[in-house]
Amino acid sequence: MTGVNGLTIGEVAKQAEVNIETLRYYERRGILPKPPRSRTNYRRYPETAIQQVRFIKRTQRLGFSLNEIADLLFLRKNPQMSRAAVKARAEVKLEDIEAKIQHLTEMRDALAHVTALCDGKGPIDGCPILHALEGE
Amino acid sequence: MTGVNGLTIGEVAKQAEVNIETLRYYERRGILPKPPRSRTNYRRYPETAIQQVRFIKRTQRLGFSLNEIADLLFLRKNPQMSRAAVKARAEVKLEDIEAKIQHLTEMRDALAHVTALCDGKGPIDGCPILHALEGE
DNA sequence: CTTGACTCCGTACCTGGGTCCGGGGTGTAT
DNA sequence: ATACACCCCGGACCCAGGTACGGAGTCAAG
Repeated sequence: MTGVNGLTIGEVAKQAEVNIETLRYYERRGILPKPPRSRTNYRRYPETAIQQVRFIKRTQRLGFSLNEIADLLFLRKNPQMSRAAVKARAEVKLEDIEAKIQHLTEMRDALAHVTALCDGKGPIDGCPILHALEGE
Repeated sequence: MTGVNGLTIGEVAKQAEVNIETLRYYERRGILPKPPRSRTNYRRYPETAIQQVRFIKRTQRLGFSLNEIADLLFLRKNPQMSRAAVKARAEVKLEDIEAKIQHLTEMRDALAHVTALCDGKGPIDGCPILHALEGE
């Protein structure tokens, strides 16, 4: 069964390092295409499904919600759109990403600043990190 | 009632710019100390509560979960813990954030590259953005 | 042809971080 | 003393993103 007929859900789950339930969940959410079914109604995934799931997971780790990912995938999925529409979507996402980088960079700078105050020695009393977080 | 007797939950909520429910929620979660109660069972917060709530919110904005914040607060409460422990947690978070920035930057560059391929004109057929996304 | 692993589906449940509801008691200004 | 804002509590609800459950069908090996 494994092989030319396609991958079972369990095989995809294993390869993509997610739960089987997660794959079904993604399918319900419409972010993973419904795969063809075997005569006995088993899902038969193409090899590319693994990459698709990994893409989702990676993108999620970057701070995109499943809705935003759906939106990204919409670019690929919707052939009625003109190139201009595709490009517009891509540009919006680009701005999203840049905003996220901006936000994370601010967080990083604030945290780095605070961390640098502390030499890691001494008792917690008067810890400059906690002190900084407590103050304004 | 306002004044020397302590702040009401509503006053704290307003000053700290959170919902009253959030304060009760934090109390349930054990990340905000239970304040003393008036004879009629109203919470009577010390002035410091406002700073404590702001601490939570600020730390949350730096990417810490409420559990992680509870953890930091626990350290502070236990003087046998060292500054090193606090610093270690801050550094782990810092690395998390830096990794995210790194990945987002890669994604931004990839997406910028792909969007630059497209002049936004013409039919969907052969749209260079879609083409690039399909190749993963 | 039985056994054990795998799959199906629908529904229920979980964590995180809140937010709202409703039926009560309280505080105070008029 | 009455109106109105404020507070109490428990529990329900929300969204996101899954995870688990359980009864039934299927597959591959021995």
